[in-house]
Amino acid sequence: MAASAARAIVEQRHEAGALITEADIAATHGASRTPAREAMLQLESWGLVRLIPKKGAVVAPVRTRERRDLLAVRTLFETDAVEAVARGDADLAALTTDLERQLDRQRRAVADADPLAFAGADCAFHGCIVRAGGNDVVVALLETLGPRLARLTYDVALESPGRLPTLLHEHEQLADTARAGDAAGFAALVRRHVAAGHFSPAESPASDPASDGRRGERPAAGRA
Amino acid sequence: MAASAARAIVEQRHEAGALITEADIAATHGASRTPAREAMLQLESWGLVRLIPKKGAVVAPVRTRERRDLLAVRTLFETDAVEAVARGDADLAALTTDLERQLDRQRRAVADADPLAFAGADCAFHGCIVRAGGNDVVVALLETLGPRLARLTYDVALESPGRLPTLLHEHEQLADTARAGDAAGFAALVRRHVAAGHFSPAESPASDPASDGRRGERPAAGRA
DNA sequence: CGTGATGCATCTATGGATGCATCTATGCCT
DNA sequence: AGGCATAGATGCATCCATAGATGCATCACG
Repeated sequence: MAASAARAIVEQRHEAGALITEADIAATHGASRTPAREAMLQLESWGLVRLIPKKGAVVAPVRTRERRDLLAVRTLFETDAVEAVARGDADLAALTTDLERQLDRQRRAVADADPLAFAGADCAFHGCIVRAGGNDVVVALLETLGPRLARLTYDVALESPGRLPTLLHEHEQLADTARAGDAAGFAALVRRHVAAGHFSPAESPASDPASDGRRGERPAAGRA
Repeated sequence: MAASAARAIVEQRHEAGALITEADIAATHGASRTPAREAMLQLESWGLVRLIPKKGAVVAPVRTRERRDLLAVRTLFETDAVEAVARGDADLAALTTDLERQLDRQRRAVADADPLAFAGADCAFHGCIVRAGGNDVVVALLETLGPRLARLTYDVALESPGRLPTLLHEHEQLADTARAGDAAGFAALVRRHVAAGHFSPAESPASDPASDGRRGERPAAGRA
């Protein structure tokens, strides 16, 4: 139920700032308010909505600051995982087959021009790499970020479907570097991948209406 | 309410494997089952209990595998934050005063031989460093791990109170290195700090009764 | 006389409490 | 030993109280 409500937000069936009520969720699922309430709490823990006491849940806008931070975290996790691969602390065979499966999903999604499928495969792809690091806590943390990351990827896939083949190509390179355990090369690639995919000059953060106007004290987190 | 129940687990007022029921929490707080239910969900999201359908919540044991993973994540976050400090992307003055405040708390806790206070200050100390990285998502993730990390630290403080002065000294060194933005030095120190504090040879993982018997395929995650 | 502010009524949505059904485990009886 | 009954606990639905917001009517003032 929470997952279904999350999908509704990820797929932008609610616009940012919209108010969602327990009754809404309960009604669309034909259930009562108690499970709906649980779902709302989940949505908030996933960072998809902000709960306002006695008022409801507003779907959180995607701020460029948050986008930067989210992707920096994923990059951090991935890079750490590839370092584990480099140390030989990973099941290379499993990683290889998993990556290939997700690349196949992406190829199909590109062929079908299905941005939602691509976004799902993208998340799973990066999840594979993180999973190779073998740290269950990291994997669990990434899963809690999953819906938010899916939202970002879905946004990109929706707004610039022409970029999907490029993303796919970058993913293929990432997969090769990850399998090779080339941590430094992977870090450089993934940083370029993120910058090109989510922070292209075409949509400069300064002109992004969803941008938060907070002090620009701190540039991007993540490796130098 | 959830926080109070979490404290009860962190402070080991429930032993691992014990069954907690909604009615228990409701009764100890003089509330009804609805908020108690919420608290149970929080406890599960914090990884302190495992929810068993139609049965109750059992307080999760601390497995050495989980301990390793948790501390690896904290180390990863801290090291990344110190790299941000090295890049100059941090408010050094705030970091300095925050660290000093937490070190003071620790000194008082050592003087008072108060392991609980020390554990709290320890978590806050490491939290300061992570916060300096300026990534709000990382800070939020660390907060969700807070109770679990507090449990680990509290365990150490309880079982080896004689180690507290050593931990304090290591924290002072860590603070200096972090302020200096010496990422490599910090990484080395924090790794030794974690190994000495949580994986001392005195309590070898192999002989730890709480150890999980899973395949030892993958050594520690975290930097090589 | 018109305009804006203020106070009240109402309405909505949450937050909490409780009743009922279901499911599990345990203990007793045969 | 095996099956049945019972007790306990969750899971869900419904009900009650309350807080915040909104809209309207009224009143004060220019």
